[in-house]
Amino acid sequence: MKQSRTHNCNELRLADAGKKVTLCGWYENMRKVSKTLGFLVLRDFYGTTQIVIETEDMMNIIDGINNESTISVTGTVRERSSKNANLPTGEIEVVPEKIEILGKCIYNELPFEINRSKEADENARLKYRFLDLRNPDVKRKIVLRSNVVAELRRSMTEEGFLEITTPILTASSPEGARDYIVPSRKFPGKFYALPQAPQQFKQLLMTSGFDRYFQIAPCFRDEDARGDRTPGEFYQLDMEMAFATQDDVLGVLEKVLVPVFEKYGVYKRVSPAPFERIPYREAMEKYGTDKPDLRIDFCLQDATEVLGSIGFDPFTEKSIKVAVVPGFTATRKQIDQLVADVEVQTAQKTYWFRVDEQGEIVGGIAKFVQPVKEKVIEALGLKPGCFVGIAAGTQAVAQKTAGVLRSKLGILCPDHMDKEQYKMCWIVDFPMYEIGEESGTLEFCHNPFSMPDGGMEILEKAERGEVDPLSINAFQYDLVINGYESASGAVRNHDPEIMVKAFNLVGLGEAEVKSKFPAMYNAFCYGAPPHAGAAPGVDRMIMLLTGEESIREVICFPMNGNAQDLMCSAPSEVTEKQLKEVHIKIAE
RNA sequence: GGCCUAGUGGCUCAGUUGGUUAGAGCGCCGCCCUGUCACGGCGGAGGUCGUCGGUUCGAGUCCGAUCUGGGUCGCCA
Repeated sequence: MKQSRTHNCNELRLADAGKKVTLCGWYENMRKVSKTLGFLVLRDFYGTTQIVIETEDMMNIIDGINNESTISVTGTVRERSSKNANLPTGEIEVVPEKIEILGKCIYNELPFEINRSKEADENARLKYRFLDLRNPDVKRKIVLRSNVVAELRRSMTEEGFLEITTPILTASSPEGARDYIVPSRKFPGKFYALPQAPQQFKQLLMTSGFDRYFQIAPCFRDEDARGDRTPGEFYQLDMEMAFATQDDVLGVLEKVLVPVFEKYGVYKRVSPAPFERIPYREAMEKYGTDKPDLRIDFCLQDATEVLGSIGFDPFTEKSIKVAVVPGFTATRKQIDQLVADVEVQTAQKTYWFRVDEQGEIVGGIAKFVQPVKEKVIEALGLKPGCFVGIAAGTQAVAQKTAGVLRSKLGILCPDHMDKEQYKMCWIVDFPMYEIGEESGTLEFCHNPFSMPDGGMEILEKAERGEVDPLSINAFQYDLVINGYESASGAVRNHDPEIMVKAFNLVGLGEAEVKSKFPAMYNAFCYGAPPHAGAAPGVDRMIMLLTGEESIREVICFPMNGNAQDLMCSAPSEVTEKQLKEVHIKIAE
């Protein structure tokens, strides 16, 4: 490039008319009006500028260049005779004297049209992500992500948190998700693992006396993808505070996150702090999930008593949960689709009936409900026009199924779901223990290193049989935004004696604690501060801020659902030599 | 791994109960057009209908298998 640019493609205005300028960018397209008149759109990171082609010589130069090549244009800024009010640079154009090709695009057909890349096949987009990202709409999400991360860093720093990076090559952890493992060259048969989260390191930092820590931390988990979950790797705003309570952590996150959502979110209404706190058991009862979408204005009700004995076989001896939707307007076809969708997602059947405008029970299982009409209407508070969606099963199954039913009903009934907002809540008081589905014995429900509410005292009571271990809560909390789990955290168990006691209840002891988390256990024996923290998911946060439904849209170079990088062809084979160095033999 | 769903020119899609030469829009190429801005007009190239097998006089269409993508369940302390 002989001449550096004088302006970017979103800079020139009417006041610049007459200036001699040099612009660089991508040759987006050309609107050719005749042999000697054409309008070329030049695009760079900042915007577009129109270059007017008025001579046959210039036209010949442009005719020899494929779209999407990079060029440099030197010429004079001129007021347009026909302006375009929709463009920031729409009042001017550049009359070129010299056009230099900087980087040829050798293909005259692209895998997709740059400005319509979002319509293209996702695999093509992923393979040619560098082209996809030329689309300003696609690029904007990555720019927003960068701005949000900068804002998070700024405000965490302002709150007195230090950003500290922790190792990427670390030890495999026995708990949680499947690890990505990395073979060791120096120690045959041994492996590093990529961290599922910097959990242990940040707790070690607390014992070292770093009062407030944070990190935009990469986390690696070898689990399958979902629409809102990337395979392989993702980022968390990981934070931890010494001598802190649950309230301290929730307070900091509310203070940091609300302004980010207000400033960068596509929806401008944001739950004010403090966010509603919903105990886990209440969430399951009222919403049928531990990540409720509070934008939906109706809850679940228990109908075990009133519907359990109506002689409808699937209800007999079952727990029954219902979602009552007043002013229901969906069609019969939509109801059938809803029931089918819920069944696909939950593998459970759901049932329904309606109360028509005359107050009669109609549709679905109306025949069975009819005989106890008065009782049902009273117990559930039904009014004409109500729809009643029903799930039955064990308590947990009925709740979960009704929860899915509720969220799908919300989408179906715009009157009951004001989507254009961010509704936050904290789910608190998670149970410490549960009965494992496979083992049938007591197990940790979530992170075994959360502090039980009641500390040593309640664990001892449980040990003596004075308290049901299933009733013990952990100081654990999730931030839920519009039905998405957006952060997860806990007050940690920093006391080795309480830790061992907590393990005792599930039939494990000091040896297990020591062997599973040696560094942390050891460190805690040298005077640890009580500490608490959390980790909001960055990718999911950006997804919520942009209103995207696919998490891949907010990641610069995402993998596909099978954890493949189609652009760079990962995973890929390695050479025999590489394998030999790390003492690995591929099984036949 | 289970279930649901899709696969038709470079891209997005249509294609009826199985029936002539598989269509459209965008893109690409050529010609025309002196103020376009999703420029316009005319013409053209480009398809073994994911793959294999089957039913049939005849398959893009029906059946079986298989591959690939998407969704979902399992999984994600």
